[in-house]
Amino acid sequence: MPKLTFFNLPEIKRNKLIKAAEAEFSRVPLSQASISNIVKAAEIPRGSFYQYFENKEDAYYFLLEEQWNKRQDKFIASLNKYNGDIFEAFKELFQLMLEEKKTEDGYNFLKNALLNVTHEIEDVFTRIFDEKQIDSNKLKEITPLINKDCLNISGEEEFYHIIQIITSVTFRNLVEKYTRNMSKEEALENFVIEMNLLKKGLYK
Amino acid sequence: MPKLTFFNLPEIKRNKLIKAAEAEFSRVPLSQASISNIVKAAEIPRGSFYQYFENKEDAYYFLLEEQWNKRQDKFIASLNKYNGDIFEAFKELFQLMLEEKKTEDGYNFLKNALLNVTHEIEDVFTRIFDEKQIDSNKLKEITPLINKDCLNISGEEEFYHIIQIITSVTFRNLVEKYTRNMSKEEALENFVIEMNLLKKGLYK
DNA sequence: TATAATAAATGACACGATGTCATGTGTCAA
DNA sequence: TTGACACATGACATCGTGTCATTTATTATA
Repeated sequence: MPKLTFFNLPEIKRNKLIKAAEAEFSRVPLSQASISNIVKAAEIPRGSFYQYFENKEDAYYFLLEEQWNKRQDKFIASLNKYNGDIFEAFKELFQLMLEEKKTEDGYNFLKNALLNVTHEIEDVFTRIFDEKQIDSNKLKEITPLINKDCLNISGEEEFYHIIQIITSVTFRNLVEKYTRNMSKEEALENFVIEMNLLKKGLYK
Repeated sequence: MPKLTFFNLPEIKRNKLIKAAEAEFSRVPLSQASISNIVKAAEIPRGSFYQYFENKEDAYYFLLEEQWNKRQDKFIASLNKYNGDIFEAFKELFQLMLEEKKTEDGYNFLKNALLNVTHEIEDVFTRIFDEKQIDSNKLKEITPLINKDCLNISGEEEFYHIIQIITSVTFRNLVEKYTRNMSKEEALENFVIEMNLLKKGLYK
């Protein structure tokens, strides 16, 4: 997490810094991003950056979570909309991610994140479902929304694994969209095929 | 790919270099590995490294593929053993990965790879199933081995997606084994639960 | 064998990035 | 007015990368 001084910053200065960092992390993936570029664009001295953040990663994960939180909220809305049908909610989330315009700010940021998902980054994305996370108030918010009646499970244990499976597959579809440079339609088509396979089962 | 000069190297020197690189990539993940450490351990001048490899990544992916090829062969053997039952073959592959001893050379190398899977690294792991890959002679070897009769699919298209799904889930289970520091037994248990869910379908 | 041509080895160097730290500046309470 | 404290600043030590001019070895050719 950013240090206190960061949050105490006058809003204009803080926003300029955030914009600068976003630009850098949109330009290249985390490992190649340079603090030098960020401070240059933000027009702050190098030492100040370390006054606000521990290091590059600290800034990165802060921004990633910020970006992701918006989508989490939309996901919860979708769950409500579809009466707890988790497949429909995931489909809408997937579509939401496809809608991102190449010109929009977040597009390349997200792309760089997805093309370089490590377990750390995936954790940020899937934290919402993680019981062990401190931030599990969101989980408590979500769990009761999900309609388990239509799920082919025997216990709570299996429910957890279903979520795991769906997120893995959704993720892979997103990554593939970017690596294979797929159109929205193509990506969605593949996603739907795989979700249907998941629903009906792979085995005869 | 490493340059020709690398393969022309006397075996002793080449092995020393390989060992040094493996050690470094076992110590830390790719992004933190340093060529300086490698050349120091291998006792070659810095310039020589660039005589043999394009850069750090070149060396890394060469080693990763080398490590992985052995397992691919075992996977094919498993497919034969279980008369093309892809689930059984994946299970045996998964178990094989769990067996790796912490003391063995490859353990930390593999761990660092798995904890930092990007799409690039995942490509190396899943290349065996990739039609578009030049190296698809392996795919041609595998495809006819798989028994499609027990798979709940209508066409070739769906078959591709089944493979995608199974690999995603297998991967996630492996990564989780390392991040959560699970025992062999625990990891396998989770994996089997998820595979059974995949087989029977998630939806009622 | 002598010589030219080609391949490989070498390490100093230019460049750029990171994180730290001593010093400077501003603010606020006593 | 003064001292304490938080924050700002940029020079610097350190380390890592990739290049290149030079040297050394190897191979081909006459």
